[in-house]
Amino acid sequence: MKEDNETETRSESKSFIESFIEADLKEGKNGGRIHTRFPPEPNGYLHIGHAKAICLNFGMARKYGGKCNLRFDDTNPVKEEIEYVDSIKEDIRWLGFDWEEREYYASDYFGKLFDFAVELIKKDLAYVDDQPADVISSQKGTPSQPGIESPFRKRTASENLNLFERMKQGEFDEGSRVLRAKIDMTSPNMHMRDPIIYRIIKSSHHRTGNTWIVYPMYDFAHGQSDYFEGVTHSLCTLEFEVHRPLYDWFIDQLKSDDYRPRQIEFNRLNLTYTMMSKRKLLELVREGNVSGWDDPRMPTLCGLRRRGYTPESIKRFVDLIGYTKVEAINDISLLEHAVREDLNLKAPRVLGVLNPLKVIIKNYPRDKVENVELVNNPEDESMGSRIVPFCNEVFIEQEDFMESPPNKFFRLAPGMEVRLKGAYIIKCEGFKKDEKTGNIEEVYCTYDPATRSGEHASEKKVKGTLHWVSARHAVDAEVRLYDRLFNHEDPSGQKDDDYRKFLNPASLKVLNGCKLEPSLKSAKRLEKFQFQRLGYFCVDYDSTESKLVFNRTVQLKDTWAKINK
RNA sequence: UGUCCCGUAGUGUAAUUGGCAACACGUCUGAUUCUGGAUCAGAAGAGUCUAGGUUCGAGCCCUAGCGGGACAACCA
Repeated sequence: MKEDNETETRSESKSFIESFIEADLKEGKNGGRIHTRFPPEPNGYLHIGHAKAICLNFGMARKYGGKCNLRFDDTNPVKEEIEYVDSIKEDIRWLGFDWEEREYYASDYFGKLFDFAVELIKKDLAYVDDQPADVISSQKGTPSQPGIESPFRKRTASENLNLFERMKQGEFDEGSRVLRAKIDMTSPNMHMRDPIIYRIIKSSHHRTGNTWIVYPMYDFAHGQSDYFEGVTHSLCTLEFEVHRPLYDWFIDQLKSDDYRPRQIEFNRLNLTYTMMSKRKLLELVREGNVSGWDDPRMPTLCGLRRRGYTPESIKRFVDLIGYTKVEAINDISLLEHAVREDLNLKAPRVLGVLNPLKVIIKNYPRDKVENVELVNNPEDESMGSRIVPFCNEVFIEQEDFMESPPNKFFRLAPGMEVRLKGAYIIKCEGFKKDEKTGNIEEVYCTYDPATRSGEHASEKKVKGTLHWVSARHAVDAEVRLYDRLFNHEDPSGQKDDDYRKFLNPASLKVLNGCKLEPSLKSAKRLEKFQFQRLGYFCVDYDSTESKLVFNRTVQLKDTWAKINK
């Protein structure tokens, strides 16, 4: 496999899944073959929960020298669209995984599955039921009460064969008949109570068009598809644990030798302050609570990408949380840690002021401009340096000046000195204040010419260093600040409250008139930077040459904010 | 009146598969720093849901409780 070749940081300890796989290998099962698959339904965009499954399936194949298929579980033409197929492929590739030529679809197996259903009928293990959905459902019983048998359960094989064939020919209406496996209506496992395996659907399928009138249910397609593909380890989430006996039952009827896929269930990914339900994410999009599937506040892979997350940071996060059988809820701060860790090494530093406050350096020549050199990334010398213009008027952050500062405020205040990053030490001599609003409008300073960065006399120490931008050279930008989409740790897990109630009204804050250093003018879409002292930012899709737009990926850690609380 | 799964610091995971619990995030110190970032050094924090049992010895095994979750779509 080629996939990606960056060195991946893997935790030393094995997950229970790896232990199972290694035990199977040791036993010599399947001739030492490892084959997994990632089986999404193309009915929505992938989210970070899917990333966990993708990393597992492709990761196990890579680790044990096996293969991983991409298979679309497209058994319900009503919900599935080609748009989703394309986005899913894009997202998997973005994460850095490659299914090579093994792009499969459950719909590839419709013929085989139909034949298998016919086999079951012939073995008297399936029958056509003429009852409507609500009746079938009521006969199913409840988890604590057994079901009762359908009056059509005793139909003869030839009658069933005839009926099923006519269902296929389109002779019957949607919902009028289904094919059911004949298993056990009294089973304590609901999935074994004569599950429906085929239904009539008369809409066009995104791949097979109008070829089929009857479609297999997921439960009838999934396990067999794994079997057809030679999958050795079917890794899926915990909720499919109760389906496993059913899948095994089907494979028992189907298999011709010792080979059978082994299903292993793991915990799904839950993140605090968001939710993973595709249905609810779709609602957020439809109801306009976000701008789309790729809104940077969404937990979707396209949303995270637009937000400025790197594939490496997502894979790292997935690696950190691990795979277990415990239903856990992971702290979003760990995800944020993972991006910071990655971007700290990769993102060039730049100067950008979000809420500008003008500083006038009175003793600096009005017509003078100096080029100061700034290191692009102190973590990586090979990233070089750049030139930034400096003059007598600069912008600093509003919150970096206080008229009467508290203790330990290492920034600018009357009489105090700070260094302007890469330039000079300045001292505050006065300021202009709007007496009505209390707003500080300008700050007046003097600079010490002997303190230019890099020169000998610059040994002078000051407590604080501020980021700044030359007022005469700055480029304007819009900056979008994001906060968590919900203000509840588990917005969709509240019995009595709809998740919409917990939408964070301040999850998006748009700042205009932000001042950035001129080098940013040529920044390209999705390019990532660290705005020094502020956080990591990337260029949004809406950015144009005439109007720069940045998204804040995540803030830098801010111990001052913590002290200040 | 069911079946299945799970229960280890605040959170997420470990524990050579029986030898007195480790790591990451977070938190708190201190050092360092031209980013209150990063880095470095250190600290606090669980005695492993409860009660029995087996054993020289149990987070790991057994039993019973308790707690949490999944399962009743012609969805996947």
